[in-house]
Amino acid sequence: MRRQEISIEDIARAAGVSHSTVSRALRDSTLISVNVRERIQRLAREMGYTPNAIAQSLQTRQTSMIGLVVTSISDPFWGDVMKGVEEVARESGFSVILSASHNDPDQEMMVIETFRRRRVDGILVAASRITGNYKARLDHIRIPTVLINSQAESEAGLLHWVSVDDRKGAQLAVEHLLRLGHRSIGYLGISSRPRSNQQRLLGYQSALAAAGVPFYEARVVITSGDEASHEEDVAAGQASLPRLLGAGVTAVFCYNDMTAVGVLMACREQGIAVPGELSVTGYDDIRMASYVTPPLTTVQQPKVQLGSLATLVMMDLLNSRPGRNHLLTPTLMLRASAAPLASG
Amino acid sequence: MRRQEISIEDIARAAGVSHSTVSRALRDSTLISVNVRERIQRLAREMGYTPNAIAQSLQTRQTSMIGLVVTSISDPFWGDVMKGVEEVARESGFSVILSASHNDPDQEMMVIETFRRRRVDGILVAASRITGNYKARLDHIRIPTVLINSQAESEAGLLHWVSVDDRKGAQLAVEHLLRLGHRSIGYLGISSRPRSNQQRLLGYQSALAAAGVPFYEARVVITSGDEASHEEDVAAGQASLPRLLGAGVTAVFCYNDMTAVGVLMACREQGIAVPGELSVTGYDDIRMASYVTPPLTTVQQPKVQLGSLATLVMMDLLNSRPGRNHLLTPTLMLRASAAPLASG
DNA sequence: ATAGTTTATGCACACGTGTGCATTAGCCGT
DNA sequence: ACGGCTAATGCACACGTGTGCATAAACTAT
Repeated sequence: MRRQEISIEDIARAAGVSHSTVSRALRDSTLISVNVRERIQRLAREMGYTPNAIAQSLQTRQTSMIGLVVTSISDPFWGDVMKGVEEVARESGFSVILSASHNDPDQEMMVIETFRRRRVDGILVAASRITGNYKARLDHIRIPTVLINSQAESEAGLLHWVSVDDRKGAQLAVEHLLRLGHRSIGYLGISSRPRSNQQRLLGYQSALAAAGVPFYEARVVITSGDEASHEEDVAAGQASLPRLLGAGVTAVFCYNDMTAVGVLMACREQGIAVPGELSVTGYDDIRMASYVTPPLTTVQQPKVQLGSLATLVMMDLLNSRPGRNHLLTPTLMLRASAAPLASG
Repeated sequence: MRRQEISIEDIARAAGVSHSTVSRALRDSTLISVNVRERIQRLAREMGYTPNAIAQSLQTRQTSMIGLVVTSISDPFWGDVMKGVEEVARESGFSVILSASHNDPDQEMMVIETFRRRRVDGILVAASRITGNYKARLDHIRIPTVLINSQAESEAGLLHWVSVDDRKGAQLAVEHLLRLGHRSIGYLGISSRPRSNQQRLLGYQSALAAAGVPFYEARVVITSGDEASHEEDVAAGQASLPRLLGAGVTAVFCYNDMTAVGVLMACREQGIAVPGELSVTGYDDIRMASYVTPPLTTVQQPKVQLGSLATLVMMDLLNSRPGRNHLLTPTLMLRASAAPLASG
């Protein structure tokens, strides 16, 4: 049953040369005469030789693999990011090992430990929840790391990040609502992603401040949770609507598209017209945002680019080029879920 | 810059023993006396030792990695499947290498070749497009393989599959439409997934036949394409509506949820009420199906289970247990997009 | 006390590949 | 013809770990 792959040793035997010669011939070394080189390459092809990447990795001390940790594999947002990562990685001759952290710092560290055991050349971490004490350990691991949509400083110089400007994104959305005439705007947040939630809240506040609109604590509703799953997000949106309406808002900025969808559903149940009676904005611009009713006005994050850029930064690091951090700018997608404030 | 991981050799030096002793001590071999064992394990912990999985793989000839090929990484359907795969793999101590085939047989073979080079223990292939000539090569590779939602016979006995019964699923949906009183039912298909499209068409036909409803070629619209992307699917749905209406259908069975969404969008543009004037069913039950308007009546495929079960079969194969093929049964999800035929 | 047995450890090889260095063969110039 | 140089190849070691076998030490039984 045990399969028996053929090795350069086998080829060497068949060609009557040493394994070193075969190794060099297959790598097209000019040390080997042209005819021998071609003969060996032909032989290798005929014998169906496939290089053993494991042995190569042991020798060269690099695996050409990068590890990717993601909070949730089935999340459409991370799906796009993963797509960007895989594309660039493959073009550069790298393979991607994938694992999920389920938004749990402990699992995240366990995954990273597995990656370390497998000697990946680099690690990409999406939405890391690494905090103080963990960061020291991560720094100690000494593997080039790029964080996606989460930032951290590095003492060792091998921690980098690529993010979308959350504060700016929230600002764009809220400014839009203000332009539409809304003055009583709610913020619907999620505590399971503390950093981005905080940033978006800041963006919300600064947009209000810039427009001279006072900030009211009552208009901010933050739902707790830990999974960071869609179900949780939708439920949060649905559950929060009453409190927002109680605060008298005419528009609501939602932490992401799924919470916005939750709001839409709750509105439909309660017969509240969107955007007639309530304007709603989402965040992320996942595909679903275009297809719900009404289509969501939302903040688009360059998701695929987030993944591909992070991987490009990783490639820089692996080729001992300096790694740059990148703060990408989000774009406002105008659709139908936000409309001018009905007069009166 | 080159990081220097510590090895069992280093521990051996520090403990004044041979590397063999360390190797055995770390694996808790009873050959090593208890106190030495504990001393070495403590030392390893203190020195921050992480076993080198590459060296282990070279020695033991197994990598504890499985390769996963998927047509599209950002597809919500495959996202769920990937989730199931990763969960079971991780619980079993395996890591997953991920790659995309973009629905292209050549790329699919290239990915598999990479997996072979990396000496993965097993390969999972989602929606394989492997045909005759390729299958011989795949068989020749001699790596345990499990196909997900695509079937193929194996001569060598290491090709297995886990699928959802497409024919049955289509039958369920069409039977439902028939029960609702519809007699003129359209079939909206996609040629980029020939096998499942064919199966669903058969299910559609047999449901009609069982109900004594004649089959009309004009009610079948099959759109071509090769990417198998969402955009393509939605566009296919939108573009096909006129032809279906021209054929006088009162209900339409769509190949998947995205084409159904395309139909919904086209209907909205043209002011056709769903389900009032046209009943629509989807297929897959991706998350979006619950959130569009109206929520889609659709055929649910057990997506996560598809991935986890395929991985369990793989684990059987890797432990030299016999691998079983599985044909899962889909479930009809009743929502609002299909309704009784309006009388008159 | 000695032979036999058990227990604990090290030696040496294997896994498959890459590469510095030595060696051999072939060639050129005087 | 002979020394020096280049070209082509093999030897031997390295990467880090696991394991069969030999060996040494300690213990048991007579």
